[in-house]
Amino acid sequence: MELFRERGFDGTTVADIAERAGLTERTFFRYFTDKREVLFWGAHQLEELMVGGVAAAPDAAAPIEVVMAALEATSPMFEERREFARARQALIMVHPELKERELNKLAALASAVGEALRKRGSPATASTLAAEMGVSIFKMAFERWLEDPKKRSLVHHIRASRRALRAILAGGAAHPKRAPGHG
Amino acid sequence: MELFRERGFDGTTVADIAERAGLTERTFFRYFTDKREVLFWGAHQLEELMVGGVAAAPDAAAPIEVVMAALEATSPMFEERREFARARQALIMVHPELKERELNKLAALASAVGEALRKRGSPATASTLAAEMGVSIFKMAFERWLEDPKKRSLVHHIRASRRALRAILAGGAAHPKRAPGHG
DNA sequence: CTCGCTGATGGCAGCGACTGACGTGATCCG
DNA sequence: CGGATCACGTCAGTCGCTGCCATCAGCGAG
Repeated sequence: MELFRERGFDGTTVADIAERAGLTERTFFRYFTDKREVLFWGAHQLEELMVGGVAAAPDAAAPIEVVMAALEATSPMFEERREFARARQALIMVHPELKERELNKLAALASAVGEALRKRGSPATASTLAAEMGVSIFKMAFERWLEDPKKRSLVHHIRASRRALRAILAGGAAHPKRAPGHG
Repeated sequence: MELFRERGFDGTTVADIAERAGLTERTFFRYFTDKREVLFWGAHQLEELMVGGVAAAPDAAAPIEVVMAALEATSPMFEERREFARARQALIMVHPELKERELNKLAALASAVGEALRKRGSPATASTLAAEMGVSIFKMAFERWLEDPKKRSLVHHIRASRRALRAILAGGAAHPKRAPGHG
């Protein structure tokens, strides 16, 4: 992150990173498949957390509720690191190649969560959809959490996002003069 | 596509592609920013179609309905090319690098549609969400359309997908032994 | 202790994606 | 005809990334 801030992502060579970390370029590529991957070290942890959360949910719950609970359970992973997360996100959003990778990680997350739901016995279709909606909710909530001047919790934004999505998909409200929901 | 089928994506060099097309490698890179990009030539057209469809929608409609109409309007672009689309999709799904690019294109599409909705006067939040949900619906519908043994139309799958997403987000239905509503 | 195995690392050479600088021919236009 | 523009080719170079081999530390067996 230091190097990327100084020279930008493109301006930083893998040799630079390796040197700063006290490694060889060759060794760097043994740990990270990719130059970009170094920015997504935490993605694996997030996935494990979500999958674990899904597996631990009570039997009778509807898939979407299971996913929501798992989402909320990831909150501690971020809550203390808002500033770091903002810097990282800003970097990613500026570089299309990084944004691509980010999208890929989220897709992988959705896939893993879907699988976890299926393992609990939820029907295949509902699992996939609930997982995908969950990730959409997370993405949206995360963005808002990063930029919330009121610094409300990630959990707050997760719940609000779910309500917002539900309202949108229901349709009906054309041009809400008085915005329903978030205010 | 011929080359990719013969030698795989990784096994095909840009020089190969350029030669087959009667060009130089250098010239290839003037047309395509990327080796991958050559597979996403149509994405721009899809985006234009969607944005145009959104702009042309009646004033009073709710954002999600506008998006749905625009989605359905893209159907002719694909309906005749199912087999080609399948081959392309199969190629993409096998290569993570290509999947990444695909996700990126879809995200760009969502962003463009969101913008188009805002230009019509829909509130910012609702625009973004409706666009994102629209793309989710499209993704899902497209997959199912590709693999539908009954070969139902893309429009059919678009409508079905919207219903499915709405049902999921509404929650409640736990383990639907008897699927509620549509089957 | 020494042998041999393994696992982590460095060194090196090489491929292929991608870029910048420059030259050239065709086309258009006053 | 002269000059500008444009599309393309050529060349050289950087960098991401990989395969192959050498080195070295740890470690158990004898």
